[in-house]
Amino acid sequence: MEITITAPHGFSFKRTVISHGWYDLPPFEFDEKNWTLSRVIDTGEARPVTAKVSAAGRDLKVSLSRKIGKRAASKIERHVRHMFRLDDDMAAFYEVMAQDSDFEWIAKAGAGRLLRSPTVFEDLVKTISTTNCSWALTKKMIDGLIGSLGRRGSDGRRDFPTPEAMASMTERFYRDEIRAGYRAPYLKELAERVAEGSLDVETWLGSELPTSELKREMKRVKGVGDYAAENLLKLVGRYDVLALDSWVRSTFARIHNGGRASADKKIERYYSRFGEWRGLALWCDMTREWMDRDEQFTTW
DNA sequence: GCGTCCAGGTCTACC
DNA sequence: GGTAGACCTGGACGC
Repeated sequence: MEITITAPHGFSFKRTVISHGWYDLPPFEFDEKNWTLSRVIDTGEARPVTAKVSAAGRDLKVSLSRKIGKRAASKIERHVRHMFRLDDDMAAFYEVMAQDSDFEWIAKAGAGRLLRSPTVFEDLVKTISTTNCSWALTKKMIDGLIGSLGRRGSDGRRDFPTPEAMASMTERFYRDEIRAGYRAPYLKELAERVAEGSLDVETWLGSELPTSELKREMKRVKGVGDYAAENLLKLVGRYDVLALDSWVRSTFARIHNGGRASADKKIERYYSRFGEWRGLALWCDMTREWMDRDEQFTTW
């Protein structure tokens, strides 16, 4: 079964897929050869379904692992639109970028849509799992969570675990099985708070709080510090934060400072001209070469 | 194979 | 508000 989803003008499937590391973390599965991104999606039915997303001209083609009903199909479309940020209005961002010769490539390339998970909860758990460790360890933790707790779909692949499933496990499980180390109590506590309803992280998506207050709220979650909160802010559509980590600092040093380490203040000054878009401008700047290496520097 | 060092953000205690 | 040290893992390195 297939669904076609209309993408906005200027949307780049490839740029969005590899906009950051999420495509490399399950339940996302990236097929580099055929340029497809698939993942298990919970439609609220007995079994989750696997959706394989690819570009079809300017639109998106979603191939499903089994036949589903109208309601489930509409849920899949909603999730795909959310993950690929198809409803984000990029016009204002592109207009600002077009004023600067070093950044005008962004609109032409259709960059700036950051891939995200179907839920803020999944993005939050993944973000905590990226902090203070190598990417290999992050993958190991997420692999472990999904392999142990993810609901199996019709084709045997697993979805990201629900807060309830994560809350039901012990701290020892996170420490010994997931290898989450000192993050173990944080993951357990987060899952419990979300499962019992005392913390609703999905509301961060439409929050009307100023960014600084929303960031403060995010940092009340154990394991979420400045970097994690700012990374998450970008995923919920706030770009007036930079989310500086070691990779961004070293990349900035290489690209803009002759290889010498830069003070955070200098990085902040460099992107301050982009105002509310500075975080997204920074990220596009840092990742520009991810696709320059290939031939795919066109919008489609 | 073993021990040591280091990188990677966040938390807590302290000033 | 700022800072130091602990937290924990895995990889790199030397022996």
